[in-house]
Amino acid sequence: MARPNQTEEQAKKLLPIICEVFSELGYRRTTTAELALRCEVRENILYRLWPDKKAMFLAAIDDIFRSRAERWNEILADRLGPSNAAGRIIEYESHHQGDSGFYRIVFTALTEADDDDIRAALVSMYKRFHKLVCQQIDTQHPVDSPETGLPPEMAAWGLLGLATVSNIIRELKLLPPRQRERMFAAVANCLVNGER
Amino acid sequence: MARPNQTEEQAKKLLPIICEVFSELGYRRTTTAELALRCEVRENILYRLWPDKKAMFLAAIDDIFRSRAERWNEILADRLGPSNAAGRIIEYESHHQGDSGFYRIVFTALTEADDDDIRAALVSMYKRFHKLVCQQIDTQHPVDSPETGLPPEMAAWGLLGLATVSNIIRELKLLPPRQRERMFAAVANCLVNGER
DNA sequence: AAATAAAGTAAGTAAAAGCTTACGAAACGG
DNA sequence: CCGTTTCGTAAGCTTTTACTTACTTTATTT
Repeated sequence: MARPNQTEEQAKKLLPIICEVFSELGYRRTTTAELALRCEVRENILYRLWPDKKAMFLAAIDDIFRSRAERWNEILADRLGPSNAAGRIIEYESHHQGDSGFYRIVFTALTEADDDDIRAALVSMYKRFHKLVCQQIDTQHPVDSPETGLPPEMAAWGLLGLATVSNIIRELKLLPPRQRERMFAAVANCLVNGER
Repeated sequence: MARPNQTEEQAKKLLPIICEVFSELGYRRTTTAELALRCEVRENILYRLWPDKKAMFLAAIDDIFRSRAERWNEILADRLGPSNAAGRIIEYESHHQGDSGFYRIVFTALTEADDDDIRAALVSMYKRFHKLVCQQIDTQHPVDSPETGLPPEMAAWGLLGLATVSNIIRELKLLPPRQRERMFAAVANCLVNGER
């Protein structure tokens, strides 16, 4: 009989900003003060939306997977680029690596993996991601096809590793962008198709 | 004309412990109090060996590369296992992944990469590592051989990515050990030899 | 319009963490 | 054995940080 509760909507609105800050600074460096500042609210308001800082981080981990998976679906929906699903995602990823703060969140979360909740969030995220990649590889490798290259589950892990190192390369500027893109595409192709 | 200065020797003695703690807890979670505790000295003694916590971390980054490279040389010196260099390292890594806290240090350092010194340490470490892997691949792919598989520089990045994801798999127990080892060997082989 | 519950403001608190200081004990050279 | 320098102990200091509390304002329902 009073103001309607809008906490969930506000949480949803602030979550992208929370993600951004966590992926810029990592878990430990991110202070609740900084989060509040960037969200343009006071700290105690964040504490009305989540019980503690860890919960904010867990929400960010979950959201970052969701947004990435969403992006992939958009790409697959577009009828542009290579005709096979994996090829299209590979092309997209080779160019847009690091656009989302995905790997920065993952890296920072990994050093907190002795916390059960954070570990669980990471495990769930990786499993979902691996499955997603497997499915995309499968669409171009029918189950009963002649064995070319690696089994999809293995190729998928290889791709996740490749994406990781590719982000590191980008982060540290170990290679110029073009060269990194070419490397990504070539290695991904090798993993998925067994070709050069 | 008084007691000889043994700071360098003590630093060398404590460094492995410092590495251990940093790779367990990451940079931010590691407190100087914890470091002192594990080294069985008082905090201010650490501050006599290094100017600040960051310097301790930089020393750890450097040391962890050194010890890993040393390990590889030992393996290559042993005349056991596969006859080719890359194959032997691959076999070794597939079994001993994560023995050193290597990747945990790297992960935690990556979230501090906006600090110039830490970034420089990481860049130097990755470059050296990539070169090392390239050399090992080259020993089995003479320059003028027919083109089988990827160019060594690319395969090397792929291997570094594979090693990274393999550590994550181990860390999060995403696969049982045997399966992870098999995956590592198969993907590594695919990258280096272009075979299944 | 009055009541009620949410949204916002502005402090404050208690603990932790990085780093320092002050001082006594031990070892080496002369 | 004495003076100098290093080594070890113990306490403290200052800043930061996660989280809280007390209070005012705003919006919605009856």
